[in-house]
Amino acid sequence: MDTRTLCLAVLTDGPASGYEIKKAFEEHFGYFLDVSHGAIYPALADMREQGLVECEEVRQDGKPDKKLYRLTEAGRTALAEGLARSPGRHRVRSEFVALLIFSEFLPADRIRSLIDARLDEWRGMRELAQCPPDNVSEQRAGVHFAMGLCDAILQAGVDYLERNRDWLESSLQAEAASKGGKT
Amino acid sequence: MDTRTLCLAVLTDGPASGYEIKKAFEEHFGYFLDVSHGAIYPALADMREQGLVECEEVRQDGKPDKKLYRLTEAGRTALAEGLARSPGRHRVRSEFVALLIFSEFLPADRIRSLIDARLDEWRGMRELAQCPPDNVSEQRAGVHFAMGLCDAILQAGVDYLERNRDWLESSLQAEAASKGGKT
DNA sequence: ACCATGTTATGTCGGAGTGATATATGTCGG
DNA sequence: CCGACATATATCACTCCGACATAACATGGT
Repeated sequence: MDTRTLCLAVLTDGPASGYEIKKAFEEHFGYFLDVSHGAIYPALADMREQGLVECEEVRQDGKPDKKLYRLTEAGRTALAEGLARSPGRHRVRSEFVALLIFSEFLPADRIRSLIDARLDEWRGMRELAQCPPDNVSEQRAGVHFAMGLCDAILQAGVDYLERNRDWLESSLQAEAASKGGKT
Repeated sequence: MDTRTLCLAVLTDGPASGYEIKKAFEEHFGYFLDVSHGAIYPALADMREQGLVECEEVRQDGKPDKKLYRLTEAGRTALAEGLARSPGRHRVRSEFVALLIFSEFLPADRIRSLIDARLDEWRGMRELAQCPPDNVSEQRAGVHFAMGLCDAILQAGVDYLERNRDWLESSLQAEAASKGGKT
């Protein structure tokens, strides 16, 4: 699924600016979906030229102007096609795990701060995903299901790191000692 | 962490060809790390020119020739730098979750097959990650820890899908019915 | 009054990586 | 003998991320 389809999907909830589309992903499903604004703005401009969205400039008080994008009928069709075309993959690229795998090449405090950072991130994401009954007011089943999955996976990650980080640290220490001892 | 560092890291386990490096990721940590061969081969060629790896062509019986790459001292230094430079992020891009969120726009059997596919994939990955005491013979603590994390997260995902898929299906059905009724 | 800092907002661009395509050698079963 | 499949390497168009640039406005410190 490309950035265009993702943007169209967000716009089914009502008109939004590029900035708001970015926020929507960050705030509610940041763990599973994020798109850089460097991809969003060109996508919106393209789709505007192709008539998939309409654009209206809006002046705001206390904030810079924004461009409100609104779905057209052609956009709705393109969205349906995009969703149908998507293979629905679930891809993870974790340099965190890569560093864990090769942790023997890293100092102990690096591992510690790496795990702390992940713990902070994942805990924060769980909170974000749990709080908003107002934003997800409609209580759509798909949204609820997706948030539950997000929470279950994050919890598993947090629990695992909390329970096993001490074991890792001492094992790493023991390995380093036996290696040093043999040399 | 870029493809180059990832390749160098795999080569610490001994010389390997591009094809074997790709396999190494797919087989053991496929859920968290995968690099397309379209990235691996150019990376190896670049690093060869820069002296980070050495290359030896090997004739094989019953298979096409391969190019065996071997880490150099400069490569080891570059690996250490690459690992130190990496912020250790953990990024997920799940079109699967995106489709769940917008499942109201999809037919019920599409959702079903989407969940089946994910369940198959995740179950398969758990098996792959659990089986190989021979490949991961060295029993390095970091590898063990990373595999445990992988398993914990995959298990959470599988459990959630198994326990809640029926609820999703009936909720989606109920929503569609009430929507159709109101129209 | 001024200025640093932060938020909202939009945009461009280089570099990196995916997925498709191409090519070739070799095995195995029908 | 041929198609299907695994092994093996390489290239390329397209997309996307992350960094950079720009700008309007708000807030709070000096």
